[in-house]
Amino acid sequence: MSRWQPDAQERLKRAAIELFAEQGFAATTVPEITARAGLTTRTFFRHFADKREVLFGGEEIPALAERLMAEAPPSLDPVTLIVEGLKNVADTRFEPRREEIRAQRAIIRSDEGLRERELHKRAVISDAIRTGFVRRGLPRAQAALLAELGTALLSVALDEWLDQEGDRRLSEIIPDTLTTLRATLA
Amino acid sequence: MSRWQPDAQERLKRAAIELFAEQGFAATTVPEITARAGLTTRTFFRHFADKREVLFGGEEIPALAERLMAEAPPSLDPVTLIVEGLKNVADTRFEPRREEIRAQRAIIRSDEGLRERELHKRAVISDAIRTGFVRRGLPRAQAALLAELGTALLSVALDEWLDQEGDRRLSEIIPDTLTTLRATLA
DNA sequence: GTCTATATCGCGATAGAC
DNA sequence: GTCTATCGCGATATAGAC
Repeated sequence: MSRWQPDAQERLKRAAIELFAEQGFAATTVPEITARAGLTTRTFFRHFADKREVLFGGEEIPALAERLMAEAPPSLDPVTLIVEGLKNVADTRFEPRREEIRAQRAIIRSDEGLRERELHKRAVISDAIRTGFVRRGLPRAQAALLAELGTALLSVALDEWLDQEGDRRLSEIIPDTLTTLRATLA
Repeated sequence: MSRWQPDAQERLKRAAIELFAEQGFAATTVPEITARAGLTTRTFFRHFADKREVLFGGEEIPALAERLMAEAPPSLDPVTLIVEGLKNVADTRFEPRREEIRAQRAIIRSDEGLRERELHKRAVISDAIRTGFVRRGLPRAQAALLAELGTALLSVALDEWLDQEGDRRLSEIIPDTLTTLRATLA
């Protein structure tokens, strides 16, 4: 090809993140983004459902959750499965990108619409976990509770990890958070 | 009074819910809603920040949570506080309106944007609970965990309540759900 | 209340890949 | 040829500014 540069999606993403950082999310228009990327507005909406989606990764984490849950031995107890799964995600997807994630969180926190989109992403992950537990034979309500537990643990531990003074690993903070929850409930 | 009918907000809400049920949320425009209610588009946006908000109650529940938490005796243990608070909300806000809530949930589930808005509402409640616990002197992470626990319990119990065959009260299902969680974690 | 920006998306055409 | 990504035009709704 040559009439179009190949990686339209990547260029749009880069241009968007640059502009969000420079001017803020709400102050940035889609035409501005596409102008910087050398594309048209229409093309933007073919790649992203809306302006927010450019900031959020695809379905990798729910897909990973689904795979891990399908592959784990059927006898593994649910809470261990969750904690080990979260530690896996922490080490592979979060730990190496701490500053990037921190920067993204700052943009997201600055805008209500972005916060909503983030909650949606979390709900999708929760749903993947819930479905995974239902497939493993757990009753509906218990599966839902475990899914809520998983995303809650990740969310609280993530805040702790990003806001800490020191530099504890996320995969250490997660089991500590579970310990705190257990102590609170006991 | 007489130049305008008094309860504009109520009429808008009714017209909107009717149209959402008839044609779907996305297919319904604000001009259609206001036409049915005999008002102008501008008036709609004076009463509701956006088209979605017409389906969601105001800030009563976060405000109630804040009040309950401020008034509870300082010695009351956090988990009891949450369960009693949820039972209170269940009996006063949910139990009397089961069919209405069920219908609203059907509309909300049919549209992604509405689901996002619902998650946001839940996050606002969670934040109110978290702040309440911080005010009661709990450490940050523990307060966040308890807030997540509270909204998760309510959410799972609510689904159970709406989908059940029988007619158990929501305020009975909530402590049962906590028992399930405790057993799962033990 | 009026005016306006801009997000969003449908349609038909086109260029290159296969 | 068919398929897919892209383009330009234009319509409409939402939402905020004045």
